[in-house]
Amino acid sequence: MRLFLVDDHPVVRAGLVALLGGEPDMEIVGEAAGGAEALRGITAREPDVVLMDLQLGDGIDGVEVTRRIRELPSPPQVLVLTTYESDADIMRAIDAGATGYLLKACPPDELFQGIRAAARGETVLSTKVATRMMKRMRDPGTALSAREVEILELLASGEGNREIARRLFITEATVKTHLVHIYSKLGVETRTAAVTAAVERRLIRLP
Amino acid sequence: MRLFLVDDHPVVRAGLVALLGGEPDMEIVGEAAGGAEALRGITAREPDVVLMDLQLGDGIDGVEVTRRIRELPSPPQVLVLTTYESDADIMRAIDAGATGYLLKACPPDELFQGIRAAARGETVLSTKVATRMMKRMRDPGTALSAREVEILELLASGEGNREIARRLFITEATVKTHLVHIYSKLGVETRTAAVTAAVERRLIRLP
DNA sequence: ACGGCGGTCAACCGATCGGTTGATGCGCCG
DNA sequence: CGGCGCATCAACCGATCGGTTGACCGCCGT
Repeated sequence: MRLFLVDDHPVVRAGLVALLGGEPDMEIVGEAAGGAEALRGITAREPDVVLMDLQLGDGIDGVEVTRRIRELPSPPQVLVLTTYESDADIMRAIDAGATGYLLKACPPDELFQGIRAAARGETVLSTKVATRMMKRMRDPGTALSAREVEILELLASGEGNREIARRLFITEATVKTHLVHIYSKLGVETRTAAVTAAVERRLIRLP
Repeated sequence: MRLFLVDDHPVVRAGLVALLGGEPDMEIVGEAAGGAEALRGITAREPDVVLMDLQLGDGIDGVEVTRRIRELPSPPQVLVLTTYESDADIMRAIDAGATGYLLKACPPDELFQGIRAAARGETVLSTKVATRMMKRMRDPGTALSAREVEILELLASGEGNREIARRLFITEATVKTHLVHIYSKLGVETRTAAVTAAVERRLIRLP
């Protein structure tokens, strides 16, 4: 089984090399610290499974790299292995074509089995991740509308309600209505808390 | 040289074991995933250097663990090895008694040399971290005081002025005074904008 | 066709925030 | 020693925000 590692932390890459080197059925055929390097290496080495971190340091992030990998002819399986477990991260990764989503905090055995499952094309999720997905399914009320995300982005740049209204060509009253909905969906009570909650859930991105 | 690892990611611990195992002068005498486990292990094994992550998953964080380690009789050197590089993280770690601050994204050689330097009691900083500190020194006009950063962190969690005051055992009036200074230093006009500005400048980090 | 949902708007009120002025005490440094 | 920066507190005011209620319209799916 040919593996390719994408992670911007040399320590983590070395760790995976050491861990996976002990498994006789696995062979690491390449590594990359960034997105562009990963795409070059993967087209050249044609691995079976790519272990992908989402935070890559350089501009392009792991989700985008995953999407481009899956657009290659006869693409490898992409197994996300990262620290974070926000709804938005998971959904975006799956949407981009990831075969699975594991956390770095998971026990090594779960990692080994996950890689083998991913190589067979099976979807594999960390138990914590699976739990979160289930909760989300059961409560679809927490999904923000596109308009609400638009409001959140202006909120995050520190604009007042008046300015947000002006930029979106709506009235201040409408902005406040949206805000009430956003607070309710995010489970917060103030605009500032809404911004941090949205950033944590990767609903929006700070520039 | 006796080393002790504290990191909640099994993958990272395995990576460090593999990396450092190749260095003849280094020996890993113990590991821990959480704070309490770390304190027990360190008192038992008496390492020379502790490699400490700041995010430990369980309640107690790496800064607090570092502080308690340094309060032990004849304490080991604590070298922080983490993903983040915010001013607040760095300052709090140093203040807690850390000997140095390295990033997981640093090249392995820098890690090896850093550990040897830490064992000799020398202060060691990643180049990125050192650069940030220098910039901070050169432009003290925009440097926030420790108290102001403290306010910012509560601000970022969405607390109102009253709650911030209560938590810091000061009055609301004082909080507002700090906020005016913070706005001025960050060049913003609202609390929400202050949070995003602080996050962008890595003065604080969202949880 | 009807209901549900998302988006829009209005008017209102209390609570909070932003900003000002002015003041005190503390530690540090030239 | 005399400043200077930092932290602390007070009182005040207008502006803004948070929250409510109620309403209208258009789209979509059963």
